[in-house]
Amino acid sequence: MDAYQQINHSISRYVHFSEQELEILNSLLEYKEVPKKTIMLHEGEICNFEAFVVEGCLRKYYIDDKGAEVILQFATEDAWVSDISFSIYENSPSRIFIETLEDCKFLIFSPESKEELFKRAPRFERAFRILLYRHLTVTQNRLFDTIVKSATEKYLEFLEHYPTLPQRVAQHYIASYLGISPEFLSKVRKKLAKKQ
Amino acid sequence: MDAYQQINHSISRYVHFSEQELEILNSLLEYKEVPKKTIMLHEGEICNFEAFVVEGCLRKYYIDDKGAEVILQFATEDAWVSDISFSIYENSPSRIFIETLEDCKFLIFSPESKEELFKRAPRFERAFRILLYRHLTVTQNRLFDTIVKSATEKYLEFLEHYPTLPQRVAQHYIASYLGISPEFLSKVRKKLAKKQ
DNA sequence: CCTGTGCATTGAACTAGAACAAGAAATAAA
DNA sequence: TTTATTTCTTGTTCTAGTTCAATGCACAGG
Repeated sequence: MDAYQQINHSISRYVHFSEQELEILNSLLEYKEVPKKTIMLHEGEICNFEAFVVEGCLRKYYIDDKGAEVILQFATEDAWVSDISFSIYENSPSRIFIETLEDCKFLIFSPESKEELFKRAPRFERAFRILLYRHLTVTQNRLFDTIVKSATEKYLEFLEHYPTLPQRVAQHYIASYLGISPEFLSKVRKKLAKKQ
Repeated sequence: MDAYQQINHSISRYVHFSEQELEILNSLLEYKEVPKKTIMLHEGEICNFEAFVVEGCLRKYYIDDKGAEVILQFATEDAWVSDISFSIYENSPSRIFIETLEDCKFLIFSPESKEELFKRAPRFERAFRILLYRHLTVTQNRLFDTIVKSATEKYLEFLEHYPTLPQRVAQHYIASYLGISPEFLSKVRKKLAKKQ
């Protein structure tokens, strides 16, 4: 399956589109490969892309005033990455970083090509609105989990959600995502392994 | 200022609308008053409204398997409340509760009237998309704060963001929002008061 | 006016997780 | 293959925050 087939399949999960509509979509996307460990968006920059992940893995993270780094999101195959804050509309600089963790293949929107898509095939508005709602739901659930769950529970939840990630990314990134120290994650994993 | 003037003013902060457009908006909204301590949405129900808060205060919360209650959001004047999860599109039951904490006045959309609005005045799509991005940004920042900040820092941050809420809602609700125990919030406040 | 019921405060004992330090593995580089 | 760099593990000490229990406080209902 090539990249364009993949995005067509992915987007059709929420709304059904005609051949013509999908062709418009595909004509407006730019294919791009990015090597691992590339920072695609630095804090302070304005994010001018919205990328569909064809292959690879990325992390999106903040750095706070004390230098603490916190991973907000991992993105893998079939996910979208961007600074989804409203910075795109306000044109305000981003507070986040986006970095590839593996060699990546993308299909990319510029803000203009996305507007163009909505103009030429307005039914995509709906699909992207649904994606946005989904993203919000996921973030909200994660907020909830972060507040109420213990480190062990959060890790188990993470494994259910992203079963392959522990094999793909360094463990201290997962710790950062879960909001616990890498040392403590190691201890949690040891305790879980013993129980099995 | 009456309720309709208020919503017109509020929505015009992001996109400018003509008189005609605002009239269409107003004609599709239903005015409603709800007494305090009313649960407007129970877990398991399908949320069939999107409410603009003209006056009053509400909380939106989850209950987890152990019975722990966590407040995800306070909504006051000029905010929108709904189950913003994609349940509206999926028609899946909600996991959250929405409850008034004071007597409230609303302007309310049903899913149909909102669709109707977009049909008759499509430029509102943009305004609501911006609102959604804003909401996502706020949730994401809150997630970040929850992970990296201490209880004291989170409370100070809360005060900056919602300076009037401590006078309006019970303190244990604020504790629940911050993800700390009510006893500990009391101690945090005491320590802060001493410093002044 | 009393009285119950829920809320805030305070203190004491306890615990999940952090911070620090030092070694062991693993990966990359040379 | 050896060396260097990064990541993971393990133990120890320390702290922010929880849990439990008791007391005081406020205001709603009779």
